[in-house]
Amino acid sequence: MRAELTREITDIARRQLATDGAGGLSLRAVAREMGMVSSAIYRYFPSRDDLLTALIIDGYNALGEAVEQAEAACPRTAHLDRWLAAGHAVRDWAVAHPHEYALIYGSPVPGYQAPQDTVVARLRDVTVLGAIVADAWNAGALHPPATPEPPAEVAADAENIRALMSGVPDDVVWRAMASWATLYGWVNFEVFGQFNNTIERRWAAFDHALRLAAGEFGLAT
Amino acid sequence: MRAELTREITDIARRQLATDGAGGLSLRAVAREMGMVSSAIYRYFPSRDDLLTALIIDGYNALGEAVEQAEAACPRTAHLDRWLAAGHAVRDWAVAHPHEYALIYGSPVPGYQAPQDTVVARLRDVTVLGAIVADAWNAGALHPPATPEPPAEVAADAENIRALMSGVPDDVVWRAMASWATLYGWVNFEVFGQFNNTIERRWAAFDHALRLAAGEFGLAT
DNA sequence: CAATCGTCAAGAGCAGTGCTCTCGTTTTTT
DNA sequence: AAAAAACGAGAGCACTGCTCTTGACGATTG
Repeated sequence: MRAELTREITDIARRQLATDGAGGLSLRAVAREMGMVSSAIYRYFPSRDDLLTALIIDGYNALGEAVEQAEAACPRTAHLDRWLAAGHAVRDWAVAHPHEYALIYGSPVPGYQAPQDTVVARLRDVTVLGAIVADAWNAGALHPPATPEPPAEVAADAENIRALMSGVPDDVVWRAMASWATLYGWVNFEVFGQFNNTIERRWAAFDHALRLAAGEFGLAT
Repeated sequence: MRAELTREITDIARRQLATDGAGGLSLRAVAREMGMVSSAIYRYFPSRDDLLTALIIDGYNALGEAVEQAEAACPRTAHLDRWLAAGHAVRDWAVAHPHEYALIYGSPVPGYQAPQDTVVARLRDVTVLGAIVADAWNAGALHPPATPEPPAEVAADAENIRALMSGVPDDVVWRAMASWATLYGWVNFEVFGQFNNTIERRWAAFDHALRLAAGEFGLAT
């Protein structure tokens, strides 16, 4: 009964998020729509930020699941297809849920601190991307340029990232990071309106950018 | 006298922006700090959104000016140096003014529509980047890979972008766009907290990513 | 069976917000 | 000098997140 109500609250909140954005999320409006009084919401979510946290975690999981499913539909050895499928899944989800995407990959909500619970859900999408890079590397399918070499001082940081793509050498790790930035940078541009009046064939342009990004970490197109 | 007061309002607002973020921008708080009554602010800015617009335009100009100055200090033929200087200028400014950066390159403020006045200021930074690519290409300094070729249907969009880098062929235009996405995607990750507990040597990692991005559009490192 | 305890919704209330309107005063323009 | 425009102050409206108290219901325990 309680679980049912909390789910209903998040559903309504998500709908408000889609129409009014993160700033327009109002506990009183949610309560109004549920026929409850505003203070009753606080029985389920101690504060507005806690409701936001729930929405953010849901967002991470929804995006991660979309990416996982799209990538899982590809043959394991078709590395480029897997990369394209995962990338397009990110973009498709972001375009379909721009406000939720803004919540998790846009500017941080002021005064809001993400609790530790979010950390596992947050990595689902990038875990998929890392696995593709690792599989491709271990299959001998990556042939990145040899230069430039990463500077020595970032070796420790590469070690952290390698958790997502075991067995991949440092230079490829950094190239994969750059491709990751290309992917999400492009999606940010599109979702946040930077392409308005400039790029109209959004899908084709993104697809080409994805292929360029694949080539950047050595995945032949 | 009027210009003086409007400048004071934007200054105080910018300071509040730096501490509380865009959502915490309060007209009443600005008025309080100026010793005025809240309604008096409306003599200078008809609404909160108009104040936001002024801050956004200021942000575009501040970022654009920082990039222009950093790039102008490099010899015209040192294309890689110009690229690195401009890229680091973007990152330095973004790290120094995270909330202002979020205002112009982060999630759009809900319900806020950027008026046409912003369009010239908005392009100052990317104009610099485009000029570097164009200069390098016209000097014969770019040697990008031939594949993959951009699909035919995005040719019209490339035409729009070529306004920023005249004389550059389509495939290089799209490679420059991808590098642009890499640059700003990386800065977004860093400023918006995606690198927390992962990448600590921020400057060195970004510098390497910048060099990878330069190589992506054919600028040898 | 009855008393108690914990959970819940309701309502009032506080401090804050953006914004509007009116009312005198001041400054500028005609 | 007279008319007009600009200005600051104040009150007020509808809204927000959040807290506190009150009363009702239902399950658990004596």
